[in-house]
Amino acid sequence: MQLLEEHKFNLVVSDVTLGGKSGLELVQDIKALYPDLPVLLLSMHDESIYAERALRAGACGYVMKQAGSDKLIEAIEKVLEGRTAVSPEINERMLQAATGRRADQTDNPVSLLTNREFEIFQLFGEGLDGNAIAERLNLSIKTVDVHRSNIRSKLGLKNAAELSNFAIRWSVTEHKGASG
Amino acid sequence: MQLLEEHKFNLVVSDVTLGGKSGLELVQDIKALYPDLPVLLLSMHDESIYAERALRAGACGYVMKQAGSDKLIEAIEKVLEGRTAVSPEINERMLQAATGRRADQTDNPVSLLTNREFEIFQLFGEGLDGNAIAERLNLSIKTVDVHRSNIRSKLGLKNAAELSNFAIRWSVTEHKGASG
DNA sequence: AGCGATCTAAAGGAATCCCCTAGGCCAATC
DNA sequence: GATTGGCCTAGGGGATTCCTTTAGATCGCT
Repeated sequence: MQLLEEHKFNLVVSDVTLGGKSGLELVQDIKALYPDLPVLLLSMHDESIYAERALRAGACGYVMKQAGSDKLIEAIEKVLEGRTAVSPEINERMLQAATGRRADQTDNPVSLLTNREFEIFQLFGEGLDGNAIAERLNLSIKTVDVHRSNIRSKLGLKNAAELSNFAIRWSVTEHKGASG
Repeated sequence: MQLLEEHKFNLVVSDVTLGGKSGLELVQDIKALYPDLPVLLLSMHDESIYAERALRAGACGYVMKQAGSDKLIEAIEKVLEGRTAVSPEINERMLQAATGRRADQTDNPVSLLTNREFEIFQLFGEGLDGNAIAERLNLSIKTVDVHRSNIRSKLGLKNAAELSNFAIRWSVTEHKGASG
């Protein structure tokens, strides 16, 4: 955000998970100050949940890291033209959601989480406990308690250990490639 | 063990992680009653920690599941001849360990765990909490408390959340293949 | 017999979790 | 403009889990 103040950019390309900040927040912050600045997000994640959240938060595109540099360049060109750059799969999902068929609600309960809940869910996936999450987000432990409770409820998990387990596995299995 | 009482086998081929029992225990039990019966273990795990423990517990061989059926047959033949069937890598490690160069102690702190600790470590890797582990192993919660404390100490982890996190990631990343 | 390593378990205090309640904010609706 | 509903925030207090310390039992080794 500091760089954005000092310089004038045509485009922002950012990782969705750069230390601490959730990527979604970054998009929202940028959009609040620079509504016309296109933001393109990179991610390790194959799941469209990220993409959908990113687009709803105001991002103009979403590219998976293992997609290859030609795809990235293609996406940059698209975004600079004012278009939106997403994979055909995500495109289809967004269209279905927009036309009321809401394909996003049904197949993965994680998509039921609010943005804040999702953020906390991800931190559980990093192996943090309630206390550490509260510190990281500058929240009261009590607030994290409530979020955790709601997350558990939405995901049908019966205690914190199960939530932690699920979140870690989710974060691990959604990371694909990275070896080649 | 019941089948072993009723019949006379030339060879036992078993998965290392068949529900509940730790595989290592099975080997030890078999060896206690039938010292001459060869035991060959199958596993999803690529890590030699399993293999080393299995061999020290008395197994005659260790084959990874994704190795292919020809490898398995080869291993069975070897074991029936009274030889030991392991991959070249594991063979090398065992030799180094035997010659006092102890390659097993240095590169992975998990190998510092005792068998019981390792078993409990694995259950943490399944996402269970102390309570659930105590039930599963018919132990007092207090016993699991102590084991967990020792595991944490050996692995340099500062609380149960970190241990759980580490154990789950370990169990996930040591499972390779299984998708093709 | 003595020693060390391992497994078992209890006591008790510390930390965490969990459910209930509740106020503030914002957007949509009546 | 008042109301409803969703979301984020947080406190109280009981329930649960964790962690450290201490200690008895067993087994192998010298």
